Amino acid sequence: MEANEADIEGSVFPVTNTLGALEKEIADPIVYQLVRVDGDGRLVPATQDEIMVVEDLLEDDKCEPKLVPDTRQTTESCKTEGCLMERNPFQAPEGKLEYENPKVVAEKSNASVDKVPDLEKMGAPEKVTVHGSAPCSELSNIDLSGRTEISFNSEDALNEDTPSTSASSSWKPDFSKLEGKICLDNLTVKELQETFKATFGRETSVKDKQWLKRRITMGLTNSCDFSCTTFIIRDNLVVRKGEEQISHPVKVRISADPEVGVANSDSGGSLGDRDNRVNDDANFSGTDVPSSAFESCNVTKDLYAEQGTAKRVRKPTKRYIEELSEIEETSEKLPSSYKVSRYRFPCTESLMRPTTNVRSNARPLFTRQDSLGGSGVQIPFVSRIRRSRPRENFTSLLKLQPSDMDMATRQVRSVFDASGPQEDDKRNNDLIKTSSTPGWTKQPLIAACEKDEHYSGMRIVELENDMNEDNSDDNVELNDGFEDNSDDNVISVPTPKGGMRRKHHRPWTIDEVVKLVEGVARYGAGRWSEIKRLAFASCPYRTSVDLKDKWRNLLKASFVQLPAEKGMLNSRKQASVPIPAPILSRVRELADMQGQFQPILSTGKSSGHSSGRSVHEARSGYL
DNA sequence: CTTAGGG
DNA sequence: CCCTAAG
Repeated sequence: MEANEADIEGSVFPVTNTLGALEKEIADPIVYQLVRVDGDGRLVPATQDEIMVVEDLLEDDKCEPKLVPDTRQTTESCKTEGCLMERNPFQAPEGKLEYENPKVVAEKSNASVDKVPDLEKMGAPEKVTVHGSAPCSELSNIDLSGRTEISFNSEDALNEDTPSTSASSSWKPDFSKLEGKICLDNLTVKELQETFKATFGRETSVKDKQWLKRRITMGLTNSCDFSCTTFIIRDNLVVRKGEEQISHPVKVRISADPEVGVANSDSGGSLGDRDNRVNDDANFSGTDVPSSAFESCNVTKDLYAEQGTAKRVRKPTKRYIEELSEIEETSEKLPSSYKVSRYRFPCTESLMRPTTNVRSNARPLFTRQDSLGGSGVQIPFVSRIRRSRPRENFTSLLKLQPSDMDMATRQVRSVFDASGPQEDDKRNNDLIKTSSTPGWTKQPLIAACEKDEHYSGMRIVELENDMNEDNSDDNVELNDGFEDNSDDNVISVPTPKGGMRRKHHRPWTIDEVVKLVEGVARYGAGRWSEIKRLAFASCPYRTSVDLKDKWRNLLKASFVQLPAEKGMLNSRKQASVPIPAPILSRVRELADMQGQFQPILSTGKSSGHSSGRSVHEARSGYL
């Protein structure tokens, strides 16, 4: 391990003349210099050869390296792709050259070096050092070592570790200045507020220290940047993982203004502009500067381990996914949530899925990070569109019963208006196609309308039906045979999808029931499509499924009522029991025999002789 | 598409 | 009646 070629490790460290990177007014751009870290931690200017090597490597990584110093572009492109470059290319077998992402370094230097709270103001770092000194080096070191821990935990880990660690001690004079940790407890309210601002990118006027601390802590904990830097929060202290007690815990600051950072990352085109570049760097690091994909993975794991309370990662259910997506979908238009999603995305997402194109696409979110179980599970983004038939178009409902419908329409309408008058059309669509969040309110309404409708009108019919079972002639509605022919416009409605959709809950007339029973007796239960075709040819609105369902109900009813058939007869008028006893009896008989030998019946039914005697009896008795 | 079963 | 899963 120590024998290794670690001494050849090279790094490109950004050297900023000004720490004010955050304050965009930096006059001097960041300059990067390729250096080699000696085994003992000394920095040695890179040789021309090394530079070449690096360039090649960069080339390999699809990043245009240009001149060594101009690594910004490299960074840029990498960033946009959500992958940082440390990894393979720089882990050349011998003499690994590690390329330190300038952004990372820069950011951290800004963030951590200064006193946290005063960052904004005091941005002007006195520690303007040239080359490898103070601010930058500190951070870079830190970062380096931290990264080393994680990324190279394999065999290489130790190798890398040695140099970097030593390096930090040697050329980081300012390190001692670090307080070692951020102790939120010791900060004043104002400082906390500053920290809050720095952490969340917005001001807060909250004076409550506890609240502020909690918020900040949470913010830090949830920050991918944070996790990637291998720092953890322990008892309100920000400390480096694994060094909670020992070594120099580092003061960490999670940068600023995520939004800006994100925006910049999207506008990755402004490579030419230096100022932008600088800002970009700062911001970017702010939003997140995690290193490589695999690193963040490891970090995640580590965090779990650290937290102990790690909940098990649960795979979200389909339903869950759908609903979540749906919410995001609808809320995406809202600026705030929009920003939020975007904010999170570039952060972890881009790193987790380097392949995803995060550039300035209209909708870069294909997956989202979800804090499900606090684990940051990847949840695919799906559009929640009804997979099956769309719910009945409410315009169809309008056709149903003019009088009632007016009211219904108004109701529905009002809901729409309430939710937002702007996109009426769109909302209509939503209602039909998807159950969007706002739609939840609409759905019930419609249901109510429907119910109202048939309860007001049809219910009575059914009852009457019941009464007149035999002489249904006087009531047109009773005889569905011709009734529906005349009513078909009301009954079935065309759906956008193409099929004819029948109105909800068409009450079964006894006539239909009889036909059903007969059909079952003739063709056997289960052959619903047959029965439908033959016995219900005149009832287009009854589907085979309906028949089946109805049969099921009949069965249930028959078994319940048979024991007390007499009582049932009396209770015929009890609204809920429209089925005449005789029919139920027959149902039961059929069920009985079919339940017993349905298979036989189905085969022998056609010939009519193979069925059992009891079957024959039953049938003859009632038919 | 049809059937079967759960909701 | 609606929705889905199976065949």
